[in-house]
Amino acid sequence: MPDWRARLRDSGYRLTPQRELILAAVTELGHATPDEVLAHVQRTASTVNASTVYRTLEVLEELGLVRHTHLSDRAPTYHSTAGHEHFHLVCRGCRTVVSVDVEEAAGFVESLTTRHAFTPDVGHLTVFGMCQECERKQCEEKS
Amino acid sequence: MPDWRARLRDSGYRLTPQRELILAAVTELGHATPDEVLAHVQRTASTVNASTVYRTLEVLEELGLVRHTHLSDRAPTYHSTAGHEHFHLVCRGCRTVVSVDVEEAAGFVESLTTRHAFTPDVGHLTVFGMCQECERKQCEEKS
DNA sequence: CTACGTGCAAAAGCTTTGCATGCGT
DNA sequence: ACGCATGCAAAGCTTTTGCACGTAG
Repeated sequence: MPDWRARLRDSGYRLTPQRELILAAVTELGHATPDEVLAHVQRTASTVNASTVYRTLEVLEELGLVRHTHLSDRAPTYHSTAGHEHFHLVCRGCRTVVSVDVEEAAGFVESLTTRHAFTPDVGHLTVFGMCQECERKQCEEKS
Repeated sequence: MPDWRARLRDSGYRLTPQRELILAAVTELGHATPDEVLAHVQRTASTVNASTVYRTLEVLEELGLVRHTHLSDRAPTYHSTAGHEHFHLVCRGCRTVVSVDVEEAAGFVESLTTRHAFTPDVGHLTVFGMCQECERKQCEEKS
């Protein structure tokens, strides 16, 4: 994380306490909705406003400091880009989220690139499905 | 579509004009948001209500007659399951949507199955990225 | 000092829900 | 005739926007 504060300012943005708090919250929470980020930030700065969270997440994403994906049909979740780039598996049974290194999708990416002249953004990808255990449980229910 | 009307009733649902119109609209429109489905249905049945569209899409999806995916960060889009099962590529530049046969993801699916004990629902998948042309345009802008 | 960022409140977009009426079976 | 499905209206949840004030640079 080669000082993101400098990056912020070099891009013409100001460094505010809110922006620091919100980035810290996203990093700490792992995968969090704007609402969850707000709640976390408000634990130490109760007057921070929801609209600031939305506006700030937008800025941080533009700078590439955070990314969002859709882990449910509801609100999006944000995560820090500090770790390895990854995509997500979400089990429809137990809602468990697994992070997978983008490298595992290399073949898929190449196929889309060569066959459809399309460069996928794997870091934004979320794959819904069923984990083995939930699949087993589901079968049992049918009997 | 080996009479879906029978399937509907066998599942304990009633066959109503609204349900027929809504399924027809989804089929005809290709990929449509609930709002677009409503507008289309209202062209011939102006009193049909938005809540009926939502409730009906839910029923039709439960029966496997339609599916939804998220082609934008906004409203979901529904499509008929009559054609081949497919997933989607969405270009962030021109918003073009390309449908790809699930077969093309076979290797990816197998990898997730064997390495993560996870059965992906490829039919729900949407891959965001950039088509070749938009990528080129983007490069030009930087100069 | 300048103008960007914030808090607040209101609005907007999408979806859900409660209820009385209507209609498929 | 029974009870599910619908229309309507209101509420709910998430996100966006306009505006005046505060504050980083």
